[in-house]
Amino acid sequence: MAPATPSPVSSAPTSVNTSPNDLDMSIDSRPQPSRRSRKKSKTRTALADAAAYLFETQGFDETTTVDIAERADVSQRTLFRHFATKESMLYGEMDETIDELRSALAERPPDEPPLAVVREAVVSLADNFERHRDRRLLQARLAATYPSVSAFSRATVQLGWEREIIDALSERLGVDPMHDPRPEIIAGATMSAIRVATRQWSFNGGQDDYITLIADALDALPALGAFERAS
Amino acid sequence: MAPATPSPVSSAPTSVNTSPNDLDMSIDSRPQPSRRSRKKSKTRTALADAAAYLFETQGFDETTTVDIAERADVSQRTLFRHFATKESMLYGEMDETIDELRSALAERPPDEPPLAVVREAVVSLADNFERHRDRRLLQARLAATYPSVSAFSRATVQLGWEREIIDALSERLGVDPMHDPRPEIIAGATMSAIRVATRQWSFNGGQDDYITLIADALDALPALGAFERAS
DNA sequence: TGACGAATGTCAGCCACTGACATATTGTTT
DNA sequence: AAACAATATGTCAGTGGCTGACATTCGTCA
Repeated sequence: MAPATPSPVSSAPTSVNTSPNDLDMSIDSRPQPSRRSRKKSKTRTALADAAAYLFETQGFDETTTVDIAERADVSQRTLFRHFATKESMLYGEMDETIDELRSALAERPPDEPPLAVVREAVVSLADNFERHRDRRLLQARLAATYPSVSAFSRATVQLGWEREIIDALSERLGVDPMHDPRPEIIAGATMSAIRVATRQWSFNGGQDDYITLIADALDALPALGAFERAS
Repeated sequence: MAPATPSPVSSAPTSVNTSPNDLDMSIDSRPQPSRRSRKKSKTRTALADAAAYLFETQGFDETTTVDIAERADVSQRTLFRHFATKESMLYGEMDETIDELRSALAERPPDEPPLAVVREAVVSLADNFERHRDRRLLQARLAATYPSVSAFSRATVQLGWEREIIDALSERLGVDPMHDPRPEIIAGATMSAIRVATRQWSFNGGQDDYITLIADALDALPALGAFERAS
């Protein structure tokens, strides 16, 4: 029952989202985020890696949280101190990605039209997607197989993305998203486009260029009104 | 512990989705769907009513499935023979509604443009919404409060609607929804519009005209490309 | 009426997830 | 360095949604 085969425990200090006063806290020049923080990230990474490996090899439903905890050599209780749900172990990069999405949206020129803002911001996440390529492929594969994973993706991940898009667009355009449906419609349409692109990409084993697929799907947005039957 | 206060067990023979050869099976003129089927629907209705009452009065998370079963005077095991999940008890009309959506989509003229097809089909569900008005208000209220309800709505109910829209549009337009993202984008945008409208409606206690809110939100779809900052 | 099948009850159990408390490890202060 | 505070982890017992297996009751139909 020891961590054996893959899972090199690469220990890239992934963001830890639990207690507030973590990480650096010193100023400038690689602040070396305290031994405690490093250990914590290490545990978190070990858990996420163990989960990914077991999901990959056994399937999602077939893997219990006790399995994962044992493979990461921690207690089940500790697992649930790092991850709120079993599903969230598969989406450990979500917070980081959403932060990047928020920044990307904020950096767009103030007069850019909404659809372009979203398109360019999403496309600018290319290196994020590249960084988490394997994880994203696994997520897509599992979401296609396990309803609980698909549900989590829709109800948590995609909801998170939508919130950022709605916030950015409604502020940028000075409208109240409670009464003007357009920001949320654009957000929903965007997530649909990304979903289709991701499905295609995953279905082809990740061979196509992911960002191109996404960009092409997003380019369908402005012309929806002209979508007609091919006569 | 007895079913006392409201819950009139109205026994409208709601569709029962379990075994195939149920309901009428005779032909024409009020076929009186067999005592067994009637009892089954009655149990199902009693369960849904008990659930709605308890969700309403105590909250969703605060109600256990044992509570619901006791109030409907059946065993917990029987509850789970009628409803796959606790959440689905709140959305008992879903299958019926999706059937109506499918019909409404199919009845649209073949040359109507996609956005109009969806808009008119959804608007034609007005009487369905009216029929299930109270339930819909409860759903909206609970979805705003309980993440598990919101998650179910997004991951199951809205997914079901989207599937119908995607199927209808892709067939109607002769495109492959795996490669042409437009049907899914329209479906996603549509569900976003309905979500916003429902939120507004629920927020105002159901005073506004629900269908008008939905129609207005859907009317924003064709002009998304022209959505600009008000200068 | 008797036989068959469907709906229900009972019971035991799995598993995701949580609260409470004890312990250990790390960071900080004097 | 010793004492203290903070925090990460372990242990344990429990809740609650949900399921399989088996027995029993009830409706249907010949």
